[in-house]
Amino acid sequence: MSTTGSRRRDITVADVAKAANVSKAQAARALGNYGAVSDDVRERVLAAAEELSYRPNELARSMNTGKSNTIGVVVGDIENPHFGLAMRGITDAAKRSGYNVILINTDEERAAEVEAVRVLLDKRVDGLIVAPASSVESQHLQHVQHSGRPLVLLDRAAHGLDAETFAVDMAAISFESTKYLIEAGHRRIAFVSTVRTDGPYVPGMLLDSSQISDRLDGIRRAFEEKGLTQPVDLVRLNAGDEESIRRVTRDLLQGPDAATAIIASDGLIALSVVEAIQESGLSIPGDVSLLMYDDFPWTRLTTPPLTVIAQPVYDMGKAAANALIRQIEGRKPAAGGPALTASLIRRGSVGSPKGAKVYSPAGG
Amino acid sequence: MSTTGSRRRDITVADVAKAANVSKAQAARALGNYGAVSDDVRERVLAAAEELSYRPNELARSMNTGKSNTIGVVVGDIENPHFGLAMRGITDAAKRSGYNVILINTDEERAAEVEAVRVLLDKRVDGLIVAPASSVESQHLQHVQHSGRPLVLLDRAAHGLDAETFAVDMAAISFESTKYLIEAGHRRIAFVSTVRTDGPYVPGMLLDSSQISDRLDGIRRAFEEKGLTQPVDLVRLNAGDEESIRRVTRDLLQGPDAATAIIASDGLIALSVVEAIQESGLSIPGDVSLLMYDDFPWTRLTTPPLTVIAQPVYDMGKAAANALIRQIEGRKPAAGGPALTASLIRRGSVGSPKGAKVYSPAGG
DNA sequence: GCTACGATTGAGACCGGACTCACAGTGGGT
DNA sequence: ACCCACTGTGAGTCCGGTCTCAATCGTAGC
Repeated sequence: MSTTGSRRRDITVADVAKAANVSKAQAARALGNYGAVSDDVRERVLAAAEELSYRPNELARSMNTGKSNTIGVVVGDIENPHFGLAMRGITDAAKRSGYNVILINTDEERAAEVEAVRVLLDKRVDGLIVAPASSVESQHLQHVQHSGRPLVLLDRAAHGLDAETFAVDMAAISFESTKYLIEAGHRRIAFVSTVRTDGPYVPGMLLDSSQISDRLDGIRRAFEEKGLTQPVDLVRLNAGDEESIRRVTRDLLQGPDAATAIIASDGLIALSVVEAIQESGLSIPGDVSLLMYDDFPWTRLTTPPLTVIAQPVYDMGKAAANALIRQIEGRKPAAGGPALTASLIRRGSVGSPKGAKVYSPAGG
Repeated sequence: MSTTGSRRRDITVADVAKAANVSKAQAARALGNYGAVSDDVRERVLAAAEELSYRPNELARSMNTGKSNTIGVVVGDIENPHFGLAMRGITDAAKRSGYNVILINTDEERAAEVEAVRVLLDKRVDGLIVAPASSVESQHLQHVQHSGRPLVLLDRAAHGLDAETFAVDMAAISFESTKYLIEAGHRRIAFVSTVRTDGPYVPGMLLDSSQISDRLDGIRRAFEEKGLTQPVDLVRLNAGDEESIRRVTRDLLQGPDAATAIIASDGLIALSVVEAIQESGLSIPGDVSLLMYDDFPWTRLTTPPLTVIAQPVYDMGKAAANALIRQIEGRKPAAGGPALTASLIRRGSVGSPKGAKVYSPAGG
């Protein structure tokens, strides 16, 4: 069973070399499987390594190969199933290519993201996958590119940054699903998101999240196509915590101009919106229709099952990791991987507003 | 503004030293903030570092300090919200203490876990947090301890391994909640889990997951305390994918001896169980009662809301990371952190079986 | 029998920091 | 004026691998 017990110092090539009675260089060659080594030496070295249970120090190896076989991933919050799934896609792809993954959460705070990127760069990761908290301020990401290390964006784009981006096409699906709501008779369509802004929503305002911008854009275009105008008073951003989402929801449902449909920007929001609706004694879709982003399994279980926008999140993560690794290894970018398109899954949470007429081209 | 454009080679202390006109040693001291350095030198060095936008190579630093400030986390599947939440606890705690986290999924396969541990050890992580796929075979974990690196277990225990373990006390809550079901009149209580076994369940059989063992143990003791015997024919393991869970569920609900209550071992299982119940045209809790592990937010949204066993998963992750870091830094283990106890949250999915009498001590 | 070329081999440089050690300069104590 | 403690400083080693380079060896070719 060889030596037992905890040892303080790790076994190194030098130790193995000594045990096998060869030079350090030869031992390294035999262990690293490079250069010319005679069968005799190779056997002795491998035997000695086995005996001493030698394990290479990847840190040292990385030091002079300049490759750490590690990629850094920066996301808002791994607890969010959306990122959990993307992360799974990333780690699966990374593992297949022999890479490890260091994960850092930012809570969608730019300062944390800047710091995260700095730390990962200092750790000499081979590349970075970032879901940028802000699509607007991206000096720190430009800095990554300056440093010469590959960078790939996940889930959101960043303006003025020439980086491969893997995000689901939001404008198209938002356009399509808003049309769906309008055709069901809805005019008062609300949109609730956690994205932070300085003031209330104004059309065309610059948002931190390209995703949300695209979604709002899609909504607006859908209204326009129908010859209508989007009710911008129903766009509610800054819905941070559960309580504020419930408050916003109650507010949206009040008065003569109440919303008849609500689009929840993600699963967490939908959760609180549904609860607020139930507490108000209203029913879905009888009194209000609901549409949410992300097709989580549990959306099939609610009463009614929720109509959702399914996003290929796992594939997105996987594609991002593969693209990054391709860049790292200097191979040419793959000819357009899978298009990341979302799809509307019609279940039971969208109906026609009370006393609504069917779609009328000039309606209002 | 300094130099622009991508550079191939990173700036090193030597470069900074040259630019500041001091020796490498002095530059290193000024940058590393150790040893004696005159104000004059410090200023020149820091200015030069700034100018060249010098960043330390953490790899090199790790090499001769022997510390990587990185911990390795090995879990079954980060896509599972249970681990997602635990992971968040871990990363939060790690970040606070200045550690980074490398994540590896195993899909609950031992071979993958062995490999994961090996890789992390090679990467010289400062410590490991592992949710062992098997509580029985743990040579690879003993090997970690042999290597002298701290190891902490998450979510499950491992027999014959002297490692700090952070897992929720399952035996107690399982006992308590089974009593709750029995007192509601249930006798035919089923338990569905994905844990893999070679054959059908036999009381006392060795399971890979200490968690599941503990839960079954709690169930058995609850029955015994009531002077009853647990219906072991209703314990269904190996419920891997959605389809097999539905099949098992349909089977459990058939015949004169059908189950009147089902305990789902996790959220994924509950999902398919509920769907199978609904498809069978049965209602919860009218026809069958349901109890599931983990209090995910969406369990409040189903009809009826689900009665669940809430586990402090975030705290578990956080405590595990903190304990690991404490070990890494050689500090004495904290005097018993938060007790990780689960609690039964009674919502609407548990009722009395049809035509059931209330609890009768000798009943059957 | 002699040369040439490929296979082997060992010494040592190197990656980029941290740290040891010897030595110079300074000021206090006496 | 003399010794000593202490701050500053630079040369150089070390961590644990990879890799270059020159030397050695064996033998195939002539």
